[in-house]
Amino acid sequence: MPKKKLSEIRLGRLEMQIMNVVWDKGQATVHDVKDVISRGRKPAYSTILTMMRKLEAKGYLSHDVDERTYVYRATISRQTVRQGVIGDLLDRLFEGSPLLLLNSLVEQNRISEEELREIRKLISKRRR
Amino acid sequence: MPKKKLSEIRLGRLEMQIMNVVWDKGQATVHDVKDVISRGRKPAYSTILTMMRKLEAKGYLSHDVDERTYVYRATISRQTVRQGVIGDLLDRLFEGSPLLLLNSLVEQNRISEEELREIRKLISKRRR
DNA sequence: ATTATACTATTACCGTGGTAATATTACCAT
DNA sequence: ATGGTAATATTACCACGGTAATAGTATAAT
Repeated sequence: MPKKKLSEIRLGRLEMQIMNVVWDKGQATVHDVKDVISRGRKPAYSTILTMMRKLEAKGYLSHDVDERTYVYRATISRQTVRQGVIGDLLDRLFEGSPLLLLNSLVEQNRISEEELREIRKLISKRRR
Repeated sequence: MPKKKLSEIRLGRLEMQIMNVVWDKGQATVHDVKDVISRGRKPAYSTILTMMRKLEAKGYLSHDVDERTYVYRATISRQTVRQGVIGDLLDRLFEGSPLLLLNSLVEQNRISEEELREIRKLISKRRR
């Protein structure tokens, strides 16, 4: 089930929402997820249950049983998913060039000068 | 059909490949697309035809007829699609924060100092 | 006229994300 | 023991990206 090529990690909207809850809380039951996700469109309990089972089948979640309630944990990190999804995006739409992506970000005025400065620091730190 | 909310623009792998060819060439026939895409996995002619028809049905392509051959043109720009997809990605996985996305890009060592400097210039230019 | 050709149109299928009703199971209270 | 409660399991759809074989159609070649 695991051993994905990173750029093959692809999750739908609801799948992402679910993973985000599990990542944020460290672990979560179906009800936990349902409560958080209910801000917005509210999928039925059984919908979330189904999706979490599918996520487990895909190897992104696992569960322990606590008093006959399933407590799910992520088996893949947010970082890993982010990397995979960025890689995929780069391949598909930006000729594999992070610079082009960055450029688009800037063109949309989504990144300010100050933010860029922060990132500069981050890079300098990282290079050492 | 058009009037999408930008962040609702979602295209699959093959759809993206097709759009990329049309964007690159300005206009393209099914054969044009097939020839270019054949670098890699090679979908059948009829597969590409079907997808292009679907893209047209969705309002992303239109066609003129030249000697009974369909010549397709994009009705949506690469920029627009990029913006939509970035917005979607930001929403789904980066708490809507471009900085977090940028940060991930850096953590993957995908962006060098030089590249960052180029972007800095771009921003300065843009701010005026 | 007849056939080859080169296109588009039709049709059908699969996988998967998403949706949810309903069935099952097991504990708990009375 | 019996019925309510609260969880998971089963089952069944739909939409859509992707895949492609095959049918239809119109021009070109002989």
